[in-house]
Amino acid sequence: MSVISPKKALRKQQIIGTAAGLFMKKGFQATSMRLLAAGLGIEAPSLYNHIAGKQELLCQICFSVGEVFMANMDAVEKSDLKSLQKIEQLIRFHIGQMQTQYEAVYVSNRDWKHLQPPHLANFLQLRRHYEARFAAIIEAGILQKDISPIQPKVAVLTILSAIRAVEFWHKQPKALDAKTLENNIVQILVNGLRA
Amino acid sequence: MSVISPKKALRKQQIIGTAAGLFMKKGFQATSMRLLAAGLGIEAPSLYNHIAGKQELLCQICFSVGEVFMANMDAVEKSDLKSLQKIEQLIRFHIGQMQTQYEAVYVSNRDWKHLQPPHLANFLQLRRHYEARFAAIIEAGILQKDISPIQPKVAVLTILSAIRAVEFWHKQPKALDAKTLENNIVQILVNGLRA
DNA sequence: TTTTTTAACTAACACCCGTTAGTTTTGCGG
DNA sequence: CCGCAAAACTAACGGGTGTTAGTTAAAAAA
Repeated sequence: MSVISPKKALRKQQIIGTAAGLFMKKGFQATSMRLLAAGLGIEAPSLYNHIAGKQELLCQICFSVGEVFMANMDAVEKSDLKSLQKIEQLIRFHIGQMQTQYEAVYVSNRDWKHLQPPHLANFLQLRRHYEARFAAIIEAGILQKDISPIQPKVAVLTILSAIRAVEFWHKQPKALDAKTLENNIVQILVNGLRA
Repeated sequence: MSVISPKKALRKQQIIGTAAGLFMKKGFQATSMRLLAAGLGIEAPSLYNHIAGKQELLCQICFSVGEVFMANMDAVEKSDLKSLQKIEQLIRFHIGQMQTQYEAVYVSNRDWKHLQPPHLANFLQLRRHYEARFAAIIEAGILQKDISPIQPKVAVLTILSAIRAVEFWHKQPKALDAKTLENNIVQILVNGLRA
């Protein structure tokens, strides 16, 4: 009997990945465990050998995404960039994640509302904390006259919402290349903040 | 026997309004006809004396919202404002609608994906048409050197996404007044476009 | 090879879904 | 006040939901 079982964990990640794809395409509520199982080539009850239930799938997706963004926030805060450059870096990271981890980020953005207590409260706290740190950077930029006067909270919400424009691009990726999309969004938001 | 029956139509609007509120709070899929009926103080089958089914509710919400925005686009296009002023007017109208018709606009923004054919295709066409007209205004602004060079399509999607920041505000309206919120969002987006 | 654990399977439960059929109550027009 | 249509009701259908119990096949450990 092995102490850990990397193979089991791998299968679990495979299930979570397939779930993320289906949640993204059909929504959390509209994705049944039977459909998920079919996507993996097994029967629905077999899923319960690997996961506790549907809620755990959503939990894993939402919190793993949240932690990635938190870790990036740590790195950006520690850097010695100017405020506006920090903002730019945060925006570019968001857009990059939307492009490389699209399914998980999309589901986390939309379906976190279906988290059950206490996970819902934990997730909201995580996000509020993230937004507060984001707003603090903007506030510092305003004090240093790099950013024009504005309610930091509103600026954060506007930026985070604007980034979801990548969702639309992801459905027709051939229209223009990823880097142009990123640069255009950054251009609007960073110029929009600049004093 | 009256030719029309305004009272019946009124009850129907009442049902649609209650549905919009529930769809907004819980999502289209997670809102059952029994829950909707309970919200109106009646039993679920009674709803079918007024509406054809759950789909019609979503249809009415999505298309009534769409038509309002289309009508505003007509008015803005006909005006003799400069491009950037037209953009500003469109943004302010969006934000205003998000504040006064919050439930319907929110549901239309998120739950249109659950429209069934052929309504889904019609809705997508309506929205693509709207976005194309929006992009044309931006393109004109670029040619007149009022707007800095950018992919018009990306600018439109960024703006429309950014406006959804109002959703977050709507959950804690006391934090700051509606007009400040509107002005701050406009400030970021319009300055972000300006040449 | 034998034993044990992992991960698949089938059957089923209790519940909720949108909707239809048929019936009773309500309320307005004549 | 009568009659009729509008709108409520109850009962029920067929189907889908997440999940559990119990069992068998496959794979790993001994």
